Amino acid sequence: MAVRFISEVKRTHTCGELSAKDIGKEVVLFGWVHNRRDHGGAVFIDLRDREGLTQVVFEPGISKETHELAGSLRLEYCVGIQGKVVSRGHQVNPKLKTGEIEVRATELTIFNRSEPTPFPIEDRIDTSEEKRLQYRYLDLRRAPLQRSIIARSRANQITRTYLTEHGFLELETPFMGKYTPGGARNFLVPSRLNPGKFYALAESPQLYKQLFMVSGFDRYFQIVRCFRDEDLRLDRQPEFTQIDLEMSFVSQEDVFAVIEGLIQRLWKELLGVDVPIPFPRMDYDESMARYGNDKPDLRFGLEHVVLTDLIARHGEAGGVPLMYEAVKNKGIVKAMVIPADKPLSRAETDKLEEYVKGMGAAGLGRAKVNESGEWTQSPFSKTITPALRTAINEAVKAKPGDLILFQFGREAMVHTVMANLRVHLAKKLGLIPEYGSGGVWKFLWVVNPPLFEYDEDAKAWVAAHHAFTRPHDDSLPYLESDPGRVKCWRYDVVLNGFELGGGSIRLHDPKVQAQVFRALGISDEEARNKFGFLLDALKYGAPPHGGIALGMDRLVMLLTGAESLRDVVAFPKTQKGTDLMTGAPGEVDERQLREVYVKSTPPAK
RNA sequence: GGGGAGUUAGUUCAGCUGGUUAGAACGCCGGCCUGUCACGCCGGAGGUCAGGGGUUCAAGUCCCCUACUCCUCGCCA
Repeated sequence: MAVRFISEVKRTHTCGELSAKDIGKEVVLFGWVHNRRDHGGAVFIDLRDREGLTQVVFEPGISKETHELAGSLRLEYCVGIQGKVVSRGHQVNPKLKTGEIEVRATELTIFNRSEPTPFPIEDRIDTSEEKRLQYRYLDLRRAPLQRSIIARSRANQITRTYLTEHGFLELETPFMGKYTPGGARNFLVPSRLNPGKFYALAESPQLYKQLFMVSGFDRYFQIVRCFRDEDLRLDRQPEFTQIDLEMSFVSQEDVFAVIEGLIQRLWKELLGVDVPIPFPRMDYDESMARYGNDKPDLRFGLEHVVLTDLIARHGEAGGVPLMYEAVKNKGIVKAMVIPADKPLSRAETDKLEEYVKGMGAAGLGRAKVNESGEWTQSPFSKTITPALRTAINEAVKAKPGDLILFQFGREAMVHTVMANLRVHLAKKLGLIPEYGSGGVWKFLWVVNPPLFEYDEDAKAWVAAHHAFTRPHDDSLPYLESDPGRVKCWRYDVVLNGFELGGGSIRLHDPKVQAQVFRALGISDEEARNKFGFLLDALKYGAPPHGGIALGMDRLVMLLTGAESLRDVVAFPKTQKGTDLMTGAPGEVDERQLREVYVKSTPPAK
């Protein structure tokens, strides 16, 4: 007379909660067979659910029938058991939370058998990502992924609670909107009802949330999916989630305070870590100079030193023609010091050179500093003047035994190469772990960036963020005369070298807006065409407003120490944007295409 | 679009300067086992060496192309 699990006998506990104080209780557990140890006589299984593991023992003396059935159990069978919690006596398993007890089973039912899984369901990942993504539902059974996904759920919960407490309304915006130029490439959705026309999937709710401010909702937030058809990276997915918010009647500092409070709460509740606030602030220009990008990892030094002016001052006479040439061509020169106590072998430096060449560098200049400050192992040592050498040594604060690395040429290239080199070296030298925080959380606001960037290809100024960012008042005179000098109320929040989020105070003055468009070379007509509805909206008493969006996926990735963004997304895409489990994107038949008035012309092989 | 790494049993890997029948561990199947917790012992099955082409007396190994996965520059907040 087997018990009827589920319909009559309900689960009493999870596999992670039984302990010595439950000894003697009659319990029912449901879960998966995580491991089995069959001694012929006694059969042990570790039963797993999302909360943990509990050892279950089947003995012929307790129930011959149940024990026999237990002998047929295999890994990942889904089962229910009933039995009594007993002490393990002195045979405690200290590795398990439930290791003081075990359940002596009287009843067992096999809900479903399992074929041998294509890879083992265990904590350690040593299966190719390809296999893991193909059988994502099995990969998600693994404890580290379960922890990430559960942490993500809690982060969502905490965010909603916090923002609601702070007067924010959770409002929804359309995914399918009108294509607007600029920014990321959009995914397009053909319209069956409007032949030849397309929706664009929202790359962010940017414009809608500003319209909410115009409507007077005052404080908006949304945990929202965004879509961008760009190349992927370790920390980028084509669809990703943002904690998006917008506030009326605020300064930059007001936005910072809300975000700092949210992050503080998330870190406290999820990790028990006290994050000090306010976060430090750093000027964009300073970040570029010292770290080569606008998302510096402040957990370690290896800062850059800009030598451009120094090289220019010494000119041709300095004896380093390559560097001088770079400066003459409007390039820059940067250096970085590898301290003497972290020596690199010749082979290792050669490898670094290969590494930087992969990013577009022509090479990697180096100089080893000896006791008297002279340079060895350096292509510059023969020709450089002692004066310039001394000046550089001083500028980079080089000590005997240090290795100076140089990079010079086009500004963007030098920054990129040096920024990546800095992080690469930090990992190599053991200053930071390969991934994860190492328990160190360095938050930072990067502020006061330029409003415009010069697009070399288009030979024109383009908006660095978007065209609705408010310039600093004292920059207004340069809007037309010297656009590169215009700073703006834009900000990024950075954690350990990752951009967690960014936003801006928006432009709500139509006059200044018109000036910005002019600087961008956008005609009134063009502006009207592209952003007409927003420009119109700003005419009807739009409040001053600003906002920010945090990358939820990245936030959880950093919070949980995950190696990749893919580990905190339940069903992620590969680097080519495919889903190895479902096979998306897939082909559709001719009839479906005709229905939406689309003709497909893939490139010939 | 560019650069780099990789692809060998179900899984993780080994396979040297090209040379007989491609190995190991785990998993799987069969048998034994009442205190294991990486259980143990005995036996067994399991391979399109990613795909295609080439060089060679002979290719997992050398060359070329393609596909896929990952990292990265460009791109993208």
